[in-house]
Amino acid sequence: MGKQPSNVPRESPLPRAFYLRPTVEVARGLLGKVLVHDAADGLAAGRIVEVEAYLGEQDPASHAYRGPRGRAEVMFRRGGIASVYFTYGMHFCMNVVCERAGAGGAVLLRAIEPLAGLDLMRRRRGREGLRDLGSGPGKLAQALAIARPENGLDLLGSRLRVLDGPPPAAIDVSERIGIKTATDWPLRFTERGSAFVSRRARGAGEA
DNA sequence: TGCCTGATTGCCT
DNA sequence: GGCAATCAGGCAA
Repeated sequence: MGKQPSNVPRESPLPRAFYLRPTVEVARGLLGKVLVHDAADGLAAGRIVEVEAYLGEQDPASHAYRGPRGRAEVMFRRGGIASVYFTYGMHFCMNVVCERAGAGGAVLLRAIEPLAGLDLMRRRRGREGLRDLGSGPGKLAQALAIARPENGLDLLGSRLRVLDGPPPAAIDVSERIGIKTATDWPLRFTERGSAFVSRRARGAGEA
């Protein structure tokens, strides 16, 4: 395990009950929280500034739409674990599984503000700029070394955890990015004014 | 079995 | 703004 940087609070992770709520509530609640991964090559952490909610079997944009099969199986487990999938042949993305077992709700982590382990993240990313470390779902997964082995990991564990943190002063709501169905569902949440979000809302909805 | 597309990123013009 | 990289899953044949 990596050494503990002094600026990561040694708090206990958010309780299970935080995740056993409606997915949209968990999504909004995750903004400002701190994701920590204590990996073999060191510890890194970032403050969550952008998320998207995916609503399970009734959401055509969700991998869970076709039921608990294949890569979506983990999304149907009890909330409070990570669901990691591989896409575009080269990127990993991380979901936070929500609600009770069988619900299939999940929150895609889309951007973090780097907090700890900055040099480690730079090495993993091959990029220097702070903004390039976590401003996108594939980027943050790479910066935090989240990949296949982390699929299904408990977020209340020692390797991977989510700590409390100051919520944003204001939250913007917009349409989800990179999908082709249910594109008008307002399920993307970003910290207003953050320089670390992946991109601006497409024209619409600063609400 | 084979083809196509994707909850993306980075490099190119 | 366009497009390639690269592979797992979905669906047609």
